[in-house]
Amino acid sequence: MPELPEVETLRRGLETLAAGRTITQVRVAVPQMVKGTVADPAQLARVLQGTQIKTIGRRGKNLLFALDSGYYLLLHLKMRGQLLVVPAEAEEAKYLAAAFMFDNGQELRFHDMWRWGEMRLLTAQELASHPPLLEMGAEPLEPGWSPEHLSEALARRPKAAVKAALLDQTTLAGVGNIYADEALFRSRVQPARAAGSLTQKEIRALHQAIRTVLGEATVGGGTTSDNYVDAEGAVGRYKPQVYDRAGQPCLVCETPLTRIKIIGRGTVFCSQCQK
DNA sequence: CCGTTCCTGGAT
DNA sequence: ATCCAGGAACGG
Repeated sequence: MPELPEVETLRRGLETLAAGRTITQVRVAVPQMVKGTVADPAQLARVLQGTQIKTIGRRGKNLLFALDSGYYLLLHLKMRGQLLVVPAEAEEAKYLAAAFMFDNGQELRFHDMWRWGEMRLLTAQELASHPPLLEMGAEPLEPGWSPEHLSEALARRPKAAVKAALLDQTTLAGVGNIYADEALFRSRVQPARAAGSLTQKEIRALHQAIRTVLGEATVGGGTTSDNYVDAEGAVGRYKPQVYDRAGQPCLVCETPLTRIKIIGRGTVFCSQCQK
């Protein structure tokens, strides 16, 4: 599942592979993944063809392509989405959702086995008022994000499990199931604890853990737990310490890791280390 | 604010 | 053959 480190790794790869390119042709294979006011694939293609990709940004788990036409293309990979830049003549993969051909003989391909991913063409005005982006919390790797910001965000839903609060994109941007578990493990906070029950000391530890985990994972090119690969097809090198390791020994105390469910999400933690 | 929905491969 | 995983929009 692409979270902040995976999407940031993709963004960096696309900065090299896609920025400056002009889109010459667009094919949409899964129309229901095109959302928003320009949801008709033919219209999407018409607007995109002939436009140059100026920059590629990221907000939380969203990728944002700024186009020289003034439009923006917002992509969300959800659970199983993949973005790859390949030669235009490369064989088409099974789960192709859309392909964006470039002026250099390559094309950007969006694959999605589950078809949960989203493509959305937005005007500058729509972008500025797009609710998910408007309501999204702070970017945790921005230097200005402080323990006080985290404290205030957690205080807005004090009764929720702290893990549920971390998964909520309005609390902070870009954390999903993998890094919520990892950050809680590193800060020794039990995921089912009420968000409002954390002491200031625990919040400081959690803040630091979120930064460390997301930073290290981004340096490692993300985590490949399911089908994540970067824009050139490379797997992530980051290895989670608790995520997907239920029943295996805690790397700190060797207690077998516990798995529970929080808001429907599999959650792994160490019952010894995390209180 | 909680349950439902989307979707398909892999496990049972 | 049936069940399960899961991000985020949506509806009651």
